[in-house]
Amino acid sequence: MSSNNSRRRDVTVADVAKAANVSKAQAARALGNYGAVSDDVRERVLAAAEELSYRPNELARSMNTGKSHTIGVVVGDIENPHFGLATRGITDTAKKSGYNVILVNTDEEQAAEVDAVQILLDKRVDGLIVAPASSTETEHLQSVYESGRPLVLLDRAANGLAAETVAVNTAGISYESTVHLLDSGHRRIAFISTLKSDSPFKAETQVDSSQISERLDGMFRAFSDKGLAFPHDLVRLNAGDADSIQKITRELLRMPDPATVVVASDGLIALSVLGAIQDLGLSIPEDVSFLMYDDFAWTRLTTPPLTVIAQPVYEMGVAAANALLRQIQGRKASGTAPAFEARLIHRGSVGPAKVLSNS
Amino acid sequence: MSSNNSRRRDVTVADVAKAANVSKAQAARALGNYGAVSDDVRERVLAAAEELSYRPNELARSMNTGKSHTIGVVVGDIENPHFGLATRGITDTAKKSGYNVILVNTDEEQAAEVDAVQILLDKRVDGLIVAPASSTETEHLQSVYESGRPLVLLDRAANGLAAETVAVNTAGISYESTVHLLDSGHRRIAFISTLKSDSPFKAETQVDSSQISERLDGMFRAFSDKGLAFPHDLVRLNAGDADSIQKITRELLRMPDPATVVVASDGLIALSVLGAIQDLGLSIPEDVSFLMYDDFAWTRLTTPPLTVIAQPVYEMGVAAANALLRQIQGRKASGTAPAFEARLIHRGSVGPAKVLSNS
DNA sequence: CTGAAAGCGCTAACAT
DNA sequence: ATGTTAGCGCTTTCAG
Repeated sequence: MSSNNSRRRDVTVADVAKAANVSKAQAARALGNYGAVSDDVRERVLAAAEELSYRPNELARSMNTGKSHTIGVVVGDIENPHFGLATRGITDTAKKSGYNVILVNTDEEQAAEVDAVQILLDKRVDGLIVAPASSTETEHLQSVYESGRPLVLLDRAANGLAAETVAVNTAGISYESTVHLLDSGHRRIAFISTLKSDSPFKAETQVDSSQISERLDGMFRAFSDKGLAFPHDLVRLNAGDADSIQKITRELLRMPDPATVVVASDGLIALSVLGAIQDLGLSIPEDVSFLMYDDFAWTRLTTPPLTVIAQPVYEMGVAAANALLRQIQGRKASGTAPAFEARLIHRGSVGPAKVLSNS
Repeated sequence: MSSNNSRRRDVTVADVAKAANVSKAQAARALGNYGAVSDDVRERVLAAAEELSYRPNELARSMNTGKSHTIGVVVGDIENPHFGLATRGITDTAKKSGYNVILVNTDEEQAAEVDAVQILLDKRVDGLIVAPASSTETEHLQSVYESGRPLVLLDRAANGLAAETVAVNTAGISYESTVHLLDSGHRRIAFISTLKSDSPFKAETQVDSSQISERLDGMFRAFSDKGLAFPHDLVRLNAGDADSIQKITRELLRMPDPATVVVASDGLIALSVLGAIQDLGLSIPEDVSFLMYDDFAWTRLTTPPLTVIAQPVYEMGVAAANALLRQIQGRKASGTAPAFEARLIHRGSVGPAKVLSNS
């Protein structure tokens, strides 16, 4: 039906201007909706544009204005429902203000993140939302921040970086939930995280993620408040793919003095841990208790339903996007961002410890 | 530490050229890695670029080359793990070839989709992957296709659109699984889908989604092959949010001649249906059987584990991206795309029908 | 191999 | 209100 199926050059403002018998500048003003244009001219231009099915070249537009109306989002893994939800919050919010989102996955690789940030900057995104893979190697973020380009950190903070950060008060909820586990008689509390680390976790290990280190701090504090020793041997990092998680879980549950409860750092890990527990023929919470970060619909469908630490993930995505948009639009930060609170939701997966350990 | 923390203009090829004492053209060639450049010049330019920490402006580059190295992906809902996984397949594949992805959510709204496509085109993406909300209202896609811009359809076909389509052979698996249900004695088979529709489903209803209509066709065929009448009253569309799905589920299970099995169209719906069944105090498969499309890790953790129709979602994302990249690079389609096959995985959620209906 | 100059499609002064 | 003239930062002729 359309008249121009041949591979012709795109129609430009110049074409429209000619068709409408006005100068290029006037056509551009009418089309771009800026400057002063008489009704007469506007009508003719718009009609001509319609007729020629003119479409603006946003790239050209961006080059002049310096605004791309695009934001970059860099996360570890979109497949992880945690990020899926957060991303939804971001895109929903961005769209409302007319912004698009370029999404980049890093697989939690530091190098990939550095690359991603660079590329997005080269593409002249108006701002960046990053869930940093590392809280220590942050020069790339530091330089973004210093360059003045809008930047919001999601989920985890970066050491010494003053960039606006949207995250939950992790240390608090971690403390609270650990106390709950201790009160239930658990002493052998295992914690499994995807966080990459060169060596096995030890007492002195400095963890390279604000999120994880806060969680561990919360646990330390809970133990020490009760005068108990923290079981460093039960903290397991590098829980990458499903296989490694299952292997870790088996180790934890079969060691001489096994874990009586395992805490999964996110939904993806939880799934593998639960699979492993199932394969081992153990039942929850009789044989082993279970606690996980994030609350997804499926956690209510298992038998028993799972006790979880719910985080306002979608809302955090929304907040991150709003913060970024605010920065982009040059409005100042509204004081300190309200910290988001996580909630411990008691369902059935945490029971009394099977055998009470010492003290 | 960095020397230029003041908000200065970006450094351009011109700056680098000056610093390296060569023409702008030569600097550009060295930087852009094209044309002929002597080793000497290249070195000087690269050194100068490094020194000034020059970064190319990809927008400017795109304007000249007509290539943005960005593809647009338009889906109904990223939060839906089905699309989350597919998106992962797409981004992984795109990244390998140096392409970025702009992701747009449509909430399955036709209008939002039309908009999204337009905007992505305006941003001069090199190609588009779309999971069309409707298989009938497809002018916007038709015109993309006719304009010659690379386009790949994901998951669902669009009527009369010759664009390359990556989808599973749905009619086949639907037939197969319906036969299985019928063989288990079920006659009252309910099917719940998010698909938007103006009126309740009836025998004559023309469904506006290739994916869903194929599923229904498969079911029709299975029933008619056995000489049985298809229960049109058990097909429920417009299953939007969790609440409406739960309401629908309750209706289906409490009607005079209730459904003995419910088939959920995707993982998000499944979650709500299962929640409703749980709330009703019914057990699977004794009181009601259950079958769902897509296989996620959590489907193995329920009691009983769920019988599912597994689809190679990630692989389809990969295939869609590859097909698009091929088109972008001007290579011809490699004949007809191999149809992806779904598999019925028997686990515990489909049992014999509680009460055998007529015939 | 190198450089000067002409665009890409648009917006932004600057006149009128 | 309208038109003219410059650019934005890069690639691409086209001559040397």
